[in-house]
Order: sequence, then structure tokens, then C-alpha cells
Amino acid sequence: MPQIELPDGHRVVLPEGEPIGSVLPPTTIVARFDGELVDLSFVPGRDGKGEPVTADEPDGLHVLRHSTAHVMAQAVCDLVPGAKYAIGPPIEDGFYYDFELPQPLTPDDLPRIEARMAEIGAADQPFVREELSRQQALERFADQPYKREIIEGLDEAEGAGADTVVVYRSGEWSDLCRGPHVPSTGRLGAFKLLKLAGAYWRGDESRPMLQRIYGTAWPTEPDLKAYLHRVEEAERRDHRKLGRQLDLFSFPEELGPGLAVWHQRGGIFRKQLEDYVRDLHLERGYDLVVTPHLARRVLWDTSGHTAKFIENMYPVMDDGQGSQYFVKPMNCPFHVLVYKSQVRSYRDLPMRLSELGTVYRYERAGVLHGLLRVRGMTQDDSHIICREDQLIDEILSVFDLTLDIHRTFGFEDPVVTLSTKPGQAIGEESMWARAIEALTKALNNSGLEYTVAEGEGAFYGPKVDFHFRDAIGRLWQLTTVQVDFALPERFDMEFVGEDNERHRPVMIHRAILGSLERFAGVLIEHYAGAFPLWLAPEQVRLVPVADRHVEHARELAEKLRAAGLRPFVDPSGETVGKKVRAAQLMKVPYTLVIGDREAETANLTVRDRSGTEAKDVALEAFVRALMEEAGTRSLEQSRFGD
RNA sequence: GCUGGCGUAGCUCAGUCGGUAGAGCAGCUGUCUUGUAAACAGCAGGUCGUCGGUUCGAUUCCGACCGCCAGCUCCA
Repeated sequence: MPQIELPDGHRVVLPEGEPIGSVLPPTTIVARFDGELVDLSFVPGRDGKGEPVTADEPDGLHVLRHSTAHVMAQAVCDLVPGAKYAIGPPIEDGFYYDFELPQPLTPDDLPRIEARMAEIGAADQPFVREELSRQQALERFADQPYKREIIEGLDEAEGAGADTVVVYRSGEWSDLCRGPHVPSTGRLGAFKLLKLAGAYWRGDESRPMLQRIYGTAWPTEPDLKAYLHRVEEAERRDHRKLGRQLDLFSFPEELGPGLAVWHQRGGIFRKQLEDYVRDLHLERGYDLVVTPHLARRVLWDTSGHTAKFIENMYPVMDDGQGSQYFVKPMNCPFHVLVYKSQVRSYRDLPMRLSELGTVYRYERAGVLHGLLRVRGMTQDDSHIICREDQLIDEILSVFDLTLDIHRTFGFEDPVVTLSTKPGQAIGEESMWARAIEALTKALNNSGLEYTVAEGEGAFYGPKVDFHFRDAIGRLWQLTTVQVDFALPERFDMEFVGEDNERHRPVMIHRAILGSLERFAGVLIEHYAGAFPLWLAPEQVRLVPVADRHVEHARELAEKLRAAGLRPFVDPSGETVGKKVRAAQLMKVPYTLVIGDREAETANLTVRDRSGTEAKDVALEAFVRALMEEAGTRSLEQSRFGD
């Protein structure tokens, strides 16, 4: 009879044939046996450590969601005769399941499916684990082509001993699954079906499009409520909505998809961002260059863009005189030409050419998303041209600059990935190997943790990407650092070395904010539109109490402007309450209410964004505090009064 | 690009089972002259995304296109 050691150190004897669940607490939904997740119905054949797992820990939640996905698929199959089910894994915050259905579902069908799921839950059907031979499994899923495809693929994937296929059955319905599952359909938590979407079978766009149902599942009803609340919070921060509310930018249909116009307020915000990064680059030893938006075809043929990137480029333009032009999707070839405008010495290196370069990429229609994915964008793009022995130091200094810049906005702890050679690539294998080696060494020297993304590199070289977490925990890919031996070769870039011989330099492509559009979109969501003072388009709103105070407000605004701030007077005849509300809705950092009292004392009454009011603030003190706050790019508002 | 959904005033939305449309906010005007998140009244504002088709008649039904949204695939 096996002995089970429980987490508290107790050893219990499990009678022969008894499941592990019989010695675990009733709230347990799955178990760990010697570290491995197993069903509660698992019968240990030997001594070992047994641990209860509840839905409150990550593994348990994972299983809960997986089981919920199964029950959803069971419900769909009950309701839709002829449904073919594909796969249904747990994902962050929930689960999905993919189906091929005779008739597509509509959002109205989701409540019906939820109701059926509830019935299955009430029936409390046990999840029964069955081990079938491959042949038995193929028969069981005779009318399920996707399951059969998976079973047929199992042998190759799992190697020897894969003649056994694990199937879980609940009621009459069964699914191919490695498990484990909760003990029965009555042990699901709180769930909700969220949306319908299309998804390619096995993520391959050459294969059939299936219908996917997304759902979310949590241990308890309050957990579900909290999650739905978090989703609402994210919607409240949507930069597309805030962009309109705050009058920052728009996407006029006449311009074409993915092409933004920045309004007056957005223009100031952009200028603040641009000045900050440009000045910082100059401080850090970068040079500025400026290049046009178009170039002849030959440039793109040389760089390899027409061969490897044409899908992402706007169609060619013909000037009618026999020349063809492309609008630029990248800045690199132009910077190469700046380099090549003279014979370069080893003394010139590293050369760091920097530009806020506006590029146009013909992104596929379905991927566009507000400012986060556009077709016209400005990159904070630099190309560092250096000797190979300078490469690692240069990469490290880029990492350093990256962390420095992002800290300014309150982004810390990046998630870093190293992306290797993709399918569509130029350059020899040895170049790729050296480039990857340099990036790897730099990463190791930097102490940054990273993961490897196979085949995700740019067509001309491998890259390191930095993803940063925003205020509500979402990750955004911003920075990219790419090492390129290929373009120097293609453009025959050279420098004269100490030995008076000609040598080939290496090039680093890097964008730290990424694109100003995406970065702006991320910042809007990160700050929920309430920008720190230095970025706020309008910094101070002056609200005259009555018409007779407008002139005094204007004089004060003039003083603030002269001091370098961005004030705005609201001269409308509305009530004070309404004008204050208007300022608050525009998320203006400071509102000054100007009435008789202020006219007499020459002091200010200051309201900050939190609604805190301070009376009798001296103008000089107010200006000093705001200049300090903006000058240090503080993320906190100044306090006045108490 | 693919799958599904959507497109009515500057914004947020109602509505028309086919007879050319309404509200709130914003805007403008007037009254009020206001003390920290919405004063009151009036006015103005829409070829109901575009183009075809069906119909005596289309914003409504059908089709194509354009755009947007969610997801897939792809990416700064």
C-alpha cells in the first residue's frame, strides 16, 4: 500500500486502488504527486509526495480554465449538431476553444452556450480519464477531423511509447487531452463567455479559418467581477478614445487607414517628446541627420528591401520620366548614404547617425490599431556604424540609454527578447552567427534577463527587443536593437584603418521609443491621459469667476507664459463649476480660479488634478514649483498649501 | 489578407417591421455675473459611410466597395 507524504510532513497510507484525492482537503481541484500535476482520481502505484492544488494558485487556475474550456466545447457540441472541435487551451485570464461549425455563431448565441454550460455543471459529470490505443482514439473521433489530425501527429511529436492516447470524458462527450482536469463539471468556478473571433487552424493562414470562442474563468464570482472591472479600466484608458476626448489626434478617412493627423494639443505633446529624445541623443554622442521620404528604386534594390520587404511597402511610384520611386519603409539606407558621402577613417567610428525619421509601411489592413499600429510613423531611429571590436560596447550603451529613457516615463523592469534569423533573410550564415554572438555577449554583460525568440529577427539581422509594462501591467514592445553585417556589405561601406587598409564596418539599427506614434499611444494609456506636467499640452487652466475677472486672468496667463509655462484662459460666461469641470475633463494639471479675492491679494487659488484646493499661493511660488516639476520631468504633481 | 460584427449631427447614442430622422453633450445667441465636476431659454446642425440593384418610393431590403471594431496572421 503506497505511503503519501503530505506537505505538513504527515505520512498517510493509501489503501490499494484508492485515488490520491481521498487524502486531500475537499477544496482541492487537482493534486501534485512528486511534483507532477495529476487528477484527484489518480491512483499512485508507489510511495511519494502528495500535495493539494486549489484554484487560487496558478497551476490550479490553469486547470480550472482548461476544464471550463472543455465544458464550453461540450455545450457547443450539444447545441450545434455537426460541430467539429479543434483545440481549447487555457490562456492568460481565461481560455478559448476553436470550432468548425455548419453555421457561424453570433454573439447572441453566447448566453445560450453559457446556460448549457451551467446545466452541464449542475449535472456534475465526472471528468473520466481514459487511455486509448491510437487506433481506438481514431475510431472514437471518427467524425472529428481536427482530433484525428492531432492524433496522427502525436507519434512523431512524442516519440516512442506514444501508442497510448489520453482522452477525458464527461457525460457522453469526450476530448483528446493530456489533462489533468477538475474532478467533475460541478467544480468549475465563475465563468463568462466574452467574444467570438476567427482563428486559423494551427495558427497557419494557409489553413482553414475556425471560429473561436473566448471566455474567462475564475475561482469565485468576486474574482470574475474584479476581472471584468479590470477590463473596463483598460477600456477607460483606450488611447483612441482619450485621443478624441483630449483633442490630440485623429485619423481622417480621407488620408487613408493608419495615417494620423496630430491636432494642436497633440502637436505640443509630440514636440515635448521629440525635444527630449533629440536633446538626450545629442548629449549621448549622437549626430543628427535629415533625410527625404522617397528614394529611387535602385536604393531599395541594393538594400534588399524590394526583395525581402516589398509586401510592407507602398506601391511603386513612376515619375513618368523612366524613374521609379518608393516611399521609405525604413531610414537605414539613407543613413548609409550619409556615411558613404566621404571616405571614412577608423577615427570617425563609432558614428552615431540619428533622425526622427518618418517612414511608411503598408501594413495589412486587419492589423491597424489606433496609434499602436499605423502605416505612417516617425521612428527615433539611429544607426551606429562602428568597428566590430566596438560592437559590444556600443550595444551596451544603447541598452543603458534605453533604460534611462524609459525610466523617465515610469517604465521599469523590461521583458527582453533576442530574436534570431527569420525565414526571409539576407546575408551569410557566419554574419548572423557573429551578430547573434555580439548581442548575446552584450546581454550577458548587461545582466538583463532575456528569452530567445527563434526566427523573429529582421531580414538583415538579429535583434534584441525591450517590452515594458505600463501602469496596469500590460506589456508593450517599444525598443528594438538590431545588429547588421549585411547592409554594410551590400552598400560596400568601408573605412580606412590604422593599417591604411580598407575595412568593413558593422551597423547597429536601433529605435528606443520605437515609433513616436506607438510610444504616444502607450503613454496615453499608461497615464490614462493625465500626463505629467512636462508633457501636458495645457499645463494651467485659468478660470475667471465672472466676466470682470477675465482681464486679470489674461494678465496672469501672460506672466505664466513668459515664465515658460503653457496656460489657457477660459473666457466663457459659464459658471465656475462648469469651467472647472471642463478643465478636469481635459485632465489639465492645474486650474486657477480667478475672482475678486485673487485680484485683491495678487495670490492664486490652485486646484490640482486630484481636486485638492489651495488658497493664497504666491504667484512666484507657483511658477517656481511648476518650473521645477516640468524641468525635472516629475511624475508627481506639486503640492500647495498644507 | 482572413473570420465575425458595426457605420444615423463634432461626440455619445435612440429610431424607422420601406413613406427622406430624434435626444443629450459640444457649438452659436440671449438672460444670469457666477467661488471649485454640468444655470436657464432659444437657434443652428444630418444627401442616415459610398456606389449600384430591387421598389411607385430605400436611411431601412440585397450586392459591391470604403472605413471602423474584436480576433487570427504579421509588427515599431
